[in-house]
Amino acid sequence: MIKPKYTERQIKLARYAKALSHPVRIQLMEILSKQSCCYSGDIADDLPIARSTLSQHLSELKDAGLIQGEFNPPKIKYCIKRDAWEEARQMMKEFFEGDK
Amino acid sequence: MIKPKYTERQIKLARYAKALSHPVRIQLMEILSKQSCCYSGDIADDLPIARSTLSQHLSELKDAGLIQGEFNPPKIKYCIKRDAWEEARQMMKEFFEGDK
DNA sequence: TTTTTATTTCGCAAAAATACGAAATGAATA
DNA sequence: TATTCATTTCGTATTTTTGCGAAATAAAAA
Repeated sequence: MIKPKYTERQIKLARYAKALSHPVRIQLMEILSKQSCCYSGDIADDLPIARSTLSQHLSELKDAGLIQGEFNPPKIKYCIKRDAWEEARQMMKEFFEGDK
Repeated sequence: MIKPKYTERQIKLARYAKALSHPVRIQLMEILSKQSCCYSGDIADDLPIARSTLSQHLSELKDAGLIQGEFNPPKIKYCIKRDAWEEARQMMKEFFEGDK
């Protein structure tokens, strides 16, 4: 029984998928991909979760590399990271199309 | 503070993403999308996990609607569900391209 | 300097995910 | 009928995720 580990690509793709595996994070990325940047507080008003919970979801997306926060006192402006977003899109596309 | 729930689309997309949020499930879908069907045991030999764990991951994909199992005694043949796979592809594409 | 504002971190709890080996299942074969 | 084979389910343990409110932080405004 051979036990190879996963490829870097598989791990990376699973990582991106995990970042998108919660409805609120889908919604966050939809908001950000439309308008590029957003203030955390403005988003919070439209979401059915506590602000501290929102903060955690934003961290999740940040850890996955999909967004970045820019401190713009007293607010924090969150922006999509276009390079990672494009990479995720491309990897997902190839994954679904099977053209490796 | 308005608290709307998520759209059906957001929930569905997150559900598909969750199904793909583990490297072994990425690998499983890659195998299945290439050859359409596969016997569970054949897959197990190439994976770094116990057979019972593989079974759980297959269930996860089945629950998400991405695959189905066909009992072909004494083996079980797993096949990709092309309609759901296509739906996931399309939803993911629209999500990344922002064209709603 | 105190207060206000925006956000995160902390502390906690509940639920879900991941993993394994042992036992159960269900059908074919000896 | 007993055995074998492929796979799942069970029981269990560990880790991760999700969520909240309270407290901490950090900078601007009063």
